[in-house]
Amino acid sequence: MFEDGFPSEIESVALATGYGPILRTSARESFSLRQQIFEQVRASGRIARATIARSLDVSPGSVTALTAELISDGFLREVEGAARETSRGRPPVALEVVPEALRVVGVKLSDETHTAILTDLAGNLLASAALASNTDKKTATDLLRDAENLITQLCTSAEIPMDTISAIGVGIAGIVDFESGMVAWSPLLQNADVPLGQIFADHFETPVRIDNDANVLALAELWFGAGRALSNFVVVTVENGVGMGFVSDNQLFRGAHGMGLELGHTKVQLDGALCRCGQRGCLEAYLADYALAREASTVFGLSPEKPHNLPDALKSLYEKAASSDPHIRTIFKRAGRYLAVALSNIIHLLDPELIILSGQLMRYDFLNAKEMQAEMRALALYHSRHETRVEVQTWGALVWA
Amino acid sequence: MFEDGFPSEIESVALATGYGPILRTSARESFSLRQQIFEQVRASGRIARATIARSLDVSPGSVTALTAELISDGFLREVEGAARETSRGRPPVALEVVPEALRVVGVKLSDETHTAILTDLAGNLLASAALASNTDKKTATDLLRDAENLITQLCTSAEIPMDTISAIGVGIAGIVDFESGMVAWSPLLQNADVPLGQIFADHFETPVRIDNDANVLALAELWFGAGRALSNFVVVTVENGVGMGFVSDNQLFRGAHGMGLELGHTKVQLDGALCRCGQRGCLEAYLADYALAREASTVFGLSPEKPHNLPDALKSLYEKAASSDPHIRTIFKRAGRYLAVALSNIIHLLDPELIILSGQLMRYDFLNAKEMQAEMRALALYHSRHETRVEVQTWGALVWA
DNA sequence: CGATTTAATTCAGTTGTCAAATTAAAATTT
DNA sequence: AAATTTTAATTTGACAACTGAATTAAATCG
Repeated sequence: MFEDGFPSEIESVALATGYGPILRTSARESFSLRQQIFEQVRASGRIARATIARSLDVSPGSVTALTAELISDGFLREVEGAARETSRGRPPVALEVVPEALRVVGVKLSDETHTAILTDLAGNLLASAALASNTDKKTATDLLRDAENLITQLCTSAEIPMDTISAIGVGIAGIVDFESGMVAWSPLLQNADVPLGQIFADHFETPVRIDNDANVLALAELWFGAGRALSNFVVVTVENGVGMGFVSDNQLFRGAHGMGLELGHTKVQLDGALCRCGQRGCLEAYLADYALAREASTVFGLSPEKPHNLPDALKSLYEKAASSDPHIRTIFKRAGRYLAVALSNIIHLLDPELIILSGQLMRYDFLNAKEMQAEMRALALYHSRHETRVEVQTWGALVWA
Repeated sequence: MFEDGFPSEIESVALATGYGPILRTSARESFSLRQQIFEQVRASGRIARATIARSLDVSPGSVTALTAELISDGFLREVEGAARETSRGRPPVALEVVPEALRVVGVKLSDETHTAILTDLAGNLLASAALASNTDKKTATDLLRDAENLITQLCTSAEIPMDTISAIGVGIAGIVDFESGMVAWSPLLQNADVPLGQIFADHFETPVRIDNDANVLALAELWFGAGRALSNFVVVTVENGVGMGFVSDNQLFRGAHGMGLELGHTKVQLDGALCRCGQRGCLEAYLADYALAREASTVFGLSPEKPHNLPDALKSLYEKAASSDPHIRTIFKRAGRYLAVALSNIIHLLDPELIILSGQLMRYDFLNAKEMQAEMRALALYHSRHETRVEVQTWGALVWA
């Protein structure tokens, strides 16, 4: 590999020489001013050239030159009827991104329904589609077929040709290696280690990104939701499993191994309840759908041998809880307490500005969000003034980009 | 503030406009090529100009020009007797940093002894000093006086004038806001919210950085220790308290609020043992010196009213454990199990490449590192091939830079 | 010995950005 | 109504950083 006299010490693992961190990847790419300007406009919606120059601390001349390029390339445009308050001097001309320049499809593959949306750069929903799914385990080709159905549906309803789509994002439950597009494990798939990203990329002509569903949700929050103004927050989802996404410094945190973070399998109780992963005391074993249903079956005296009507079991569970059944209440109460422990651990280990609890409204109603939050606060060590906020976000299944 | 027609949407909180993350700080600074080259040499120890050019993907001309600058400024130098293997062509001339160009002092303020070291850029230890301390709470001026004593001691023993020191780093137990230099709380200080960084900076002429001791340890690992080849690892210290530092992407992770991460107060047991922070179930309440001593006093039948000879109590505790006292063994066994829980939670929430357990050898002996690690592994969900390694680092109190 | 190979330097040319001057468009003053 | 002031946007020459090709340097190989 290295015939030269000085074998590059960066690649070699000989650590005898040098001092300080060894830079393996030249990670920090300096963004070109052109890109910075575009990002500024995108973030602000409408912004004048002079304001861009001030906030990026560059000369107005550069801004003029580069915005001219961006405009002629079709990424930006001037806003015509820009109302402005009384002020002297030449009125600024606001710039905005051309939303039609890029169209993106988001697909969420879930165990009950697959959903897909088509948006432009502004996050305007151009079309949406859903497809019923069954709880059976599927093959990669099944999922590919479903995704293609959804996408053609989107294109016909938005009346655009399929080749104007510039990117496809896929969210799937399970353990996904974002970089390679490998799905190490998913509740939807029959097999482990499916190169779903590769399979999708081979089939569609546009670039495909595949990611854990909680990560996708976190990115959605960063781009369109509560996380926009924050550079540092956590999204927690409780559904069939417990997932989380963590955005730090405006970027999704992926850890060293590129897989998602596993809040669901953090331990909240030594030698605790049995989790489907085989270990004991996982948060998921107290909080996920199957865990609640398991508890419920004990109270109802049902045989736990019928997991195939899990949605029904949950439904009746919620109904009983609503009618203040004391036995059922204790199930939710315990689940809420353990959630509080897990959230306080997130606060201590990740120190986010905000924790977003996302999922179906009902669940958080019964987890008694206020009580749970009070408990979490009691469990978190607060450093003087800084406090981590917690918000509950509830929305339909359609908000995935 | 903004009299112009377009109030800068970046500062305002009006989120009605724009899409995507709002860039508050123009965080990513592009490093100058000059700095990148210096970093490359520093990381590699010895490296030829041509190799730098290839690995940074710049033209050799630029490297020549910039290294010439760096050499004339005294930061780099050519290596003379560079042995090289048989190979054709003009032999490369290796470059290395001039270690004497920068001298740095590291001070660790602890409750038993204050220690300080003087190193050059290569991490060579030029001098070290220690100063006995007592467990009484101190004032900021006490600490300043101690630090100054240590530093003058260093300078006289290394025979250098004090003004050739280019930076001072201070590590202190407690909750420290790195940016402002504010010590929100520390076991060493009488008062809360002491602007220790400011006090030190006002007194010394060189820039002073003050940080949590676990963070300092993590940085030391990044610069001189096992973390050099890694960009992503966690350092855990167990001493009088439980601390941690997390390096992600070659940078110390500080969370949203700039304070350190609080592993010691992550909850490992709902309604568990009482911690000195007033809450229950904190890891610290099972693992820290005072917690072990508390348990020991129960077994020994001592009154827990004598916390002033804590080191003695611990010493006898270790002795008993060494003689296989079954009662004492259970104390350590339980502590080890909870440590395993906490470490598995770190793995699930931070996903580091490596966890470094740092502290006194004795403690980990008794925590039975192997058993504990096996338990941690059993508690962690491993994604196929990727596994988080754990190393035990033990060294004296002097390894703080 | 010349041919070849690799490292390091030189230097003209390109690129990206800035600072100042200039033009433009409005409000305010005279 | 004209002149002045104020702010925005553009133009322009200058400059610094970096590149790429050519050149020089120092070694080995046949």
